[in-house]
Amino acid sequence: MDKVIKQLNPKDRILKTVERLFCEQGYLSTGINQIIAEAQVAKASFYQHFSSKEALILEYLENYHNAFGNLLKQLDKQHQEPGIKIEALFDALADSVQKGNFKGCIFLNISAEFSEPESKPRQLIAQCKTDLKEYTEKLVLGALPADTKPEVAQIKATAVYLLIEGALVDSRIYHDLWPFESGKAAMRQLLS
Amino acid sequence: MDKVIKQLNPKDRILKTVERLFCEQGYLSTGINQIIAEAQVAKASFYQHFSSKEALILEYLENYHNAFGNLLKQLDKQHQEPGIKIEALFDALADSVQKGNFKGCIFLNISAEFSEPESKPRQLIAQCKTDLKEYTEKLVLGALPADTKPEVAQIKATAVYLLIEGALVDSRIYHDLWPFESGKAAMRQLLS
Amino acid sequence: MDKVIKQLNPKDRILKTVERLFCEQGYLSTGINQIIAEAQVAKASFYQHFSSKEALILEYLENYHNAFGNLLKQLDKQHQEPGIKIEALFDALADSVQKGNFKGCIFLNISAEFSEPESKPRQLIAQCKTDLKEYTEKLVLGALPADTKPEVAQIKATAVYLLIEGALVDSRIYHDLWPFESGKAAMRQLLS
Amino acid sequence: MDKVIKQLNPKDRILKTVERLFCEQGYLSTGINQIIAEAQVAKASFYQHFSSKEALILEYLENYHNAFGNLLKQLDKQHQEPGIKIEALFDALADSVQKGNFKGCIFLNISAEFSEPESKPRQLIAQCKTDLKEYTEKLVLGALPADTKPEVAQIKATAVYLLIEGALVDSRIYHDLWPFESGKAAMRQLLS
DNA sequence: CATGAATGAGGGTTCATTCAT
DNA sequence: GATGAATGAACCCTCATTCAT
Repeated sequence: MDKVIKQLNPKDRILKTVERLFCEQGYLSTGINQIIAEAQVAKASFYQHFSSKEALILEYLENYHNAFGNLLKQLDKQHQEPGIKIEALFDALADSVQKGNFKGCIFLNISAEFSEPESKPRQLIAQCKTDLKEYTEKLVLGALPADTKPEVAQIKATAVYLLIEGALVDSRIYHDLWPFESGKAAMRQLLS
Repeated sequence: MDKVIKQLNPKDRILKTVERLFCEQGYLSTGINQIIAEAQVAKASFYQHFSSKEALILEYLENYHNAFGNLLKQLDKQHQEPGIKIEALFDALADSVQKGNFKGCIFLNISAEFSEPESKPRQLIAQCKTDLKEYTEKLVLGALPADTKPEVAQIKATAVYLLIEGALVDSRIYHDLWPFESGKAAMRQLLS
Repeated sequence: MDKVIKQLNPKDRILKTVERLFCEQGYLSTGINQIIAEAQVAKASFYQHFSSKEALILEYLENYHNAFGNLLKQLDKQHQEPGIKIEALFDALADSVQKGNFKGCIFLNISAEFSEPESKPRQLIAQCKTDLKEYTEKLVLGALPADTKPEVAQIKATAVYLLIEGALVDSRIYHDLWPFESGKAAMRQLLS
Repeated sequence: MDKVIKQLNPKDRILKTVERLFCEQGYLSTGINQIIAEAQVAKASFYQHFSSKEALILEYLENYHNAFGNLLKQLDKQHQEPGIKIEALFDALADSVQKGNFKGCIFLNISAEFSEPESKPRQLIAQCKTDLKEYTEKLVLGALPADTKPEVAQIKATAVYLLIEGALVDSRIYHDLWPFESGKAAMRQLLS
């Protein structure tokens, strides 16, 4: 484990470490001291790479945002039918929540720790959510029967996105995957 | 303002103060020093009434839980038709989010600040959400056409709850009420 | 237990309680809150009977001083021969140390918690020790062979007192009675 | 004075300061705030070097233990005859007590402030005392006439140690050196 | 006489950050 | 580029004491 960490340069060691810590403990509960201790990096080295703790979470969120974008692209490539893609999206999110030990959605969690809506972390998180919303809506609009009325189609598209959001938070609340299963079932209802 | 606060006893002054601060800033970002300063209470007085900061948030959450239960009861009494009651539920939640300056759902926000799922605050929050879920599902089951298949009915009932949860978090993310409007429109689709 | 305490009046409940607590934990580590909680007395009642924490320990030390004086008188009455009385003194002190769970000498322990030599507690403690010293020396002078040179007799008398003091502190250090046994053996050597 | 302190690094400034404060006031009565104020060190600097207040007293006691061990070695080298070495031991201890303004024995004083016999400070103190006991007994056994019976020799050896312990505590009680003088006289009696 | 609420001062500890090397 | 020492501000909590009732 240590050796694995040591193969990376200090900056990546830090990012790799907070990937775990921010998920497990949140932003505020994770102190600089713990970060540098677990990343095996000197304190001053930390500040050489990140001007502040907030700069760190920004870079972390950007990386996470990119990774999430890539995940969506990958999911998009793996299947043809929009309906299947939506199923795959639910499955992928449920899977990541389960692997993350039911912490729910990192973006939503971190959003709760920043009270200023205009702060950069909050803006980044909003951007992320917008990406997910647009992707989800695009898929839903593609998956609906061709004769669906445009107003109804839009309602259903946004509904599926909200179901996903609800499933993400509630998987944390209930420490369970049922919100994803229920969300998926509801999504099928809306698409049928 | 100060005079208003001073009319209450110290314990209520504290509870009144954190009602605002926990909503605005969250739990971790709100220090004891700020609480006692704004409540105009001596530090030792704080600990006369609350054995710890966690004891405070527990009492705060319990109060909030009760108030929320009362809100649901009131909503239930004000209307007859289940369908109308659901509309009223969406409206009431949207209204409270707006009045709270788009902080979203206090329960969900505070849940994000406690990493231990077994911690008492998290358990209380889960109980609150269960209450909301059961009330919502009961209403939906009552509002659906009588000939709805039971499996479908249950899916739709849980779906409406998840839409509410999604609307609550996303009203914070987007600092807007559109998630409630979209959620409500989707709910109508499901009930029709 | 509680009923036993409740049979006493508040003031005696407090004194009875600190008799135990000051012995077990010392003076500084025993807070007013713990005292009133275990004595089942209201905080203001405490200050009705004792003007301060220091006033409490003074009264406690005075009581202890008296009790110790009575112990010496009782020992003195129980035997005839000075040599036997000295043996009984060692035995009684060893016994009380053992019963007190090897906390050593309360007087010496409390002395260590007051840095001002002129403070009242320290003066009271010194008085207590003087009483013990005088009693011990009187016994030794009475127990020595009649032809002992006065200078030597005085040396031996004080020596036995110092052996007792050493045994008292070291029974705490080593959590054992050997210092009393060794002290007693040495005393016999000096008296022979 | 300040300049003298400032020549040392923060850690040594702290140790130098508590050397004085723990002796003058004891452990419990000496707060971190006073320590850092007099050592002219930031509070966080304190915790960079000592993980807690107890860690500080442990390091302090270890240093003191070492210094005491060195004192014994030095005394041992300075003289040839065991009898003279014992006299020197009494003199050295009396001297240190006088220089410390009659606070008695730091080890014994601090022992009185820790109620748990198994606590690390108490264990360290017991080790110190064992060192003194063994050194003293070795000297006494060497100084006694060759024809002394082994049982008697051992009794006298331990007796001299107890006399020292008694002298140490009583020099604090009486704020005087007479316990050392009396102890020394008694020791001579036992050795003759 | 007895009480619980309220207090100011201080307890020990940790925070994110900067500095000299 | 990398380091560990040093920092001021803030953390949560407890102390012995006083007050109104």
